[in-house]
Amino acid sequence: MKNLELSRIFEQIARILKIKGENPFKIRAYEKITLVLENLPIDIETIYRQGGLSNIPGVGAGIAKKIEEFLTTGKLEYYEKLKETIPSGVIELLDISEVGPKTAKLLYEQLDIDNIEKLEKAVRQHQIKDLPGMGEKSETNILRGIELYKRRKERFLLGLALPLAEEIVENLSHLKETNKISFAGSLRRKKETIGDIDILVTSQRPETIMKTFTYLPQVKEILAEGPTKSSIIIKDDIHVDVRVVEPISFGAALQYFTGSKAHNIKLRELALKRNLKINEYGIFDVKTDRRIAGEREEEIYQILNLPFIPPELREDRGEIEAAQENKLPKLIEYSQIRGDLHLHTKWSDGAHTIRQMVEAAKKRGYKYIAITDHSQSLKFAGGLTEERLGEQIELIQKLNQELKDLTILTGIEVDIKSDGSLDFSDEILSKLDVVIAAIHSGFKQESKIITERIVKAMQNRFVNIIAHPTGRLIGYRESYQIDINKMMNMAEKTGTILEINAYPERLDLNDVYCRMAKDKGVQLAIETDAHSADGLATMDLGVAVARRGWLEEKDIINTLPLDKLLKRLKRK
DNA sequence: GCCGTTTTCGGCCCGACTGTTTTCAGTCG
Repeated sequence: MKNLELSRIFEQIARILKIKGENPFKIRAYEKITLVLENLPIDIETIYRQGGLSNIPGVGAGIAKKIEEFLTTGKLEYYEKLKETIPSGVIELLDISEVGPKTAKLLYEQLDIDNIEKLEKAVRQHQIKDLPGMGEKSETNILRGIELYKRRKERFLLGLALPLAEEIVENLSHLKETNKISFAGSLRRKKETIGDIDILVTSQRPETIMKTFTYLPQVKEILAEGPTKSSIIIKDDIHVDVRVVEPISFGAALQYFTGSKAHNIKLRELALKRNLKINEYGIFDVKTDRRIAGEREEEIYQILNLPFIPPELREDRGEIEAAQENKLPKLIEYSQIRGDLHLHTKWSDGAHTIRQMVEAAKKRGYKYIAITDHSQSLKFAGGLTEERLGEQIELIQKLNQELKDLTILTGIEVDIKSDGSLDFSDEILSKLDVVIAAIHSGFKQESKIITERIVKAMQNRFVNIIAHPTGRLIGYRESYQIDINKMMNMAEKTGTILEINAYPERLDLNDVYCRMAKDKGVQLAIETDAHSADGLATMDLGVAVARRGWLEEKDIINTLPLDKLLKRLKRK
């Protein structure tokens, strides 16, 4: 799939045009197509072959031609020429906070600075403070920007940032000056990774909130402190922004700070067509400047004649258009999950016993779980031999006799070996309720081979589910070179279920692929892959991914009651 | 560069904070 590759090229074009001081709206057009391509649940080559490029929002004649050129020749002349005009190191300067396009251009033209090392040297030698618009403060700020850049890790996992945000919200919510409080931004949209934490507070006394915030024990550094908006750095170099508005503006501010930027722009354009103006304080009549609403978030959508759009959908992936036609999906709810079908225990590499996992599942109100330890060839993970698996099945049968409200299903996470064969015979697999097949080796095989492995596994009639289908680990490992289209088509054909692995580093399938699966008529299972009792709690991250992927209750098999689930699993 | 039940040309989201300014540009989200 060339979607991401093309997206990166357009992103670079936008950055170069910014430094060159091009028409900002032209730049916006390139930034828009960058996001659109990133979020497109269909292979761009497929769309091109079907002649549908012009149906993609943000693609006009100019960009369509460029996409075509890249897909047919593998190159883009416009981009190649553009790259020659600005050294790549100058573009990288934009990654330093405090340095924007104007500053980058100034530094390059006046002092011939074309990489970050040169910038640091120039600042330390006090060369930049005499440039127009620069001063002493600019020096310290740019140095801090470089420092942060060097220390910067990738974006933060949702599973890591969420508890930190909840802690700060908890701290501030105790103040008597705090009226309402919520986190917003990508965290509220439940994006898989978070750039920073945004918190919104309503209060009649913003100055008290600001003071308390900047004095929180978590604070490592204060980046900015204004009367209604402050910014700090906490551990792991995570940025936290707090914004205070009056109670009457809470809904508008929440909507505004939740974003995404692209969603908000589209919403505001929609408002302008009706002579309405939206900002973080409310929704106003353009002519009279009269305030129409803003206390509740729902009002913003209502006034535009739209149903409420859940935060997880606000990415400008067609949700506003769907809302206009009243065709928003009825998203799966966190409470609709009835069980977890991918769990490990002490029998292989898990930390807890089957009984302990049962207790954890009961606390979550589950009706069933499947025990799916590793299979024999995964020696380092204590994979079960045929004999051990037999013993486990017996134990589970015994346990089920004493259990009342919850049923344990027998299962295995069977390894798909390098040659595409499975780690157990059909005879053994046929005895189990749930067979999950997964790849744990040969990640670097070329696309054709690794795709063939998975396709072959799906054709085995005892395999119910494919675990972590793309194999990516966020921030650590790219996905395997698997042909997603082929995999999904085969899943559809064989009725194989694809997993949404809720492990914080995995979230695999991701939101975009979830939507692709739904469009192809493939069902999914949200599973934690928990290796301990605590691990069951990550289910919520998996549900968040599903919601971001527009999935509904009917798309997810572990929303089914037990009898229907067993019927669905049976393909034997 | 895109886009159109006010437009095929003339628009294109909106505001806070900072620092270097004498009223505003740059950056950020």
